[in-house]
Amino acid sequence: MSNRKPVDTLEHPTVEQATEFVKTAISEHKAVILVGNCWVDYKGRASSKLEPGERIVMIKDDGSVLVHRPSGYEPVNWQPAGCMFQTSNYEDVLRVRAARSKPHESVNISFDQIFLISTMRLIDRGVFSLHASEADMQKAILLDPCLFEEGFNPISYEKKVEPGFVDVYGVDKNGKLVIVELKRRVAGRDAVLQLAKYVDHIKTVANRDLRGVLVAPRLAKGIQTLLDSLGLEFKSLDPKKCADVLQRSETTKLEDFFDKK
Amino acid sequence: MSNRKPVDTLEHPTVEQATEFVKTAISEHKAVILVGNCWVDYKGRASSKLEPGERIVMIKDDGSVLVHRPSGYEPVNWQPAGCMFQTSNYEDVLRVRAARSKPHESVNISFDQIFLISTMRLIDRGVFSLHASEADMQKAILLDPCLFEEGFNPISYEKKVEPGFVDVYGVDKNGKLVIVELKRRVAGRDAVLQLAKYVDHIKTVANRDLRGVLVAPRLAKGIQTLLDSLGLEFKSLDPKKCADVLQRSETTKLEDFFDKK
DNA sequence: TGCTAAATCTCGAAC
DNA sequence: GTTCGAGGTTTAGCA
Repeated sequence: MSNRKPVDTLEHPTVEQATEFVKTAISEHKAVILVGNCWVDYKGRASSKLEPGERIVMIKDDGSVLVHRPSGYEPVNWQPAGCMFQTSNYEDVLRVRAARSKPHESVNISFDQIFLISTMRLIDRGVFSLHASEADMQKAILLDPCLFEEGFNPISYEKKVEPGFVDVYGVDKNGKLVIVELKRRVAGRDAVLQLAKYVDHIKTVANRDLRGVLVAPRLAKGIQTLLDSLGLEFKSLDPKKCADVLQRSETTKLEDFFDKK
Repeated sequence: MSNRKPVDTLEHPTVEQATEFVKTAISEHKAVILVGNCWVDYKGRASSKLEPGERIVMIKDDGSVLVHRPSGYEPVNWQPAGCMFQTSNYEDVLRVRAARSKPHESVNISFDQIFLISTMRLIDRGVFSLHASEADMQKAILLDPCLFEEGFNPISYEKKVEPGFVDVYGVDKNGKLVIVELKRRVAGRDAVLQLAKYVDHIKTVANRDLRGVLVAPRLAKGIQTLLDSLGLEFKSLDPKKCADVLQRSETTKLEDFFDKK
């Protein structure tokens, strides 16, 4: 655990204190949380007015702004990333103006009372994967080879070959060697060329015929011809399906566990 | 300004302290802000995994949950209002599980380090109006009576009559008296009856024929027949149109100002 | 850069 | 309750 202190907080600051806090944080691209009594005006694609009340305002390090009421999933007012900010203290009211062009619009937030202000520099390099990561897709195919093809029999995965690592390889129902390249998202030219490299390499090393199959949710436009010309195949696989298989396998394992008890 | 302290904050609490804070807050339907290092799993309509990183988590008093990364307008994980919560401290990890049925889904948030926790009970009765308030619609009609009807001539607004206040009244192009009732949203039975009251009252007092017109974005289903039976009219008026007129009038005024200089 | 389609869309109103 | 449509929708993929 690190000793750095990523968060600076003031409880019940004066408007003056808060203004300085916000100004500094925005200039340093830090995130800000403000809790207090405020009112909001918006003009742009539409226009709106929010009468005074106690809310939570977040300003993120990319210049996006969110005004949250105490209830509701959605922010009542907001501004997407890339805003220009003007922060001022006029007659004991903290005013933050977040504006952007394209489209031309701005949000004005005015605080006359601040319960909490916190500024922070957060470090977040964590990968977010929806449905399933590429690793999960691999796991799912190993767990249930039918996801790939009926009669498929996986031999190995992450196998080191000269140009890199082959995601999955095995033999099909006819005993033919299969090289599988996985992609979590739409497979483009790069994915095809990567697979081609592996197939070419293994063909020369193993000196036998084999299939190269690209597996992804779908193929990018115009890539099918490239694939055809290289003698490679494509098979569609939905990451959601993989996630389902993994979940089912966890459940099954759990059931096994309870059965054994 | 009140003396109540709506916000309780701990900086760099232990996981144990934070767990108690969260449990109490949720049971009391208070809002919570958590800042720290966390990872998140979601399963439901889809499934997702978020690897560890420093984020801001908001739990609102209606049981909605938002996980925000330091960048980006949208939450990376969330749960709409009405969740059931399970909060626990297991091996020095604060775990918050927010689940709902219909659809059946849950978000698991795990913190191993907490920079800031804040619980709060916020009071927010402020009205939010998109485009224009009822007062704005009134102002817009007075400014540009054509919004209501060609040849309309407003005489007064917020005029006190026995049952209450008439939003706008004036004379039409034929010299006939017009009573206008404004609604910012879909006009229902109540709006019609309110208008009817005013019309009836003024008919008896003024002893002359007049028109009663309901003005709103649109009429609720099945209300037209009621309106007809009472001899009243409906005119559609979009709050957005009113907002445009008001904005244009401000611009015009500004131009006048600069012209005069 | 602008357009089109999907989203754990959310949210509200009508049936 | 379910379905349908709008939203300051946003966001990602393609031309």
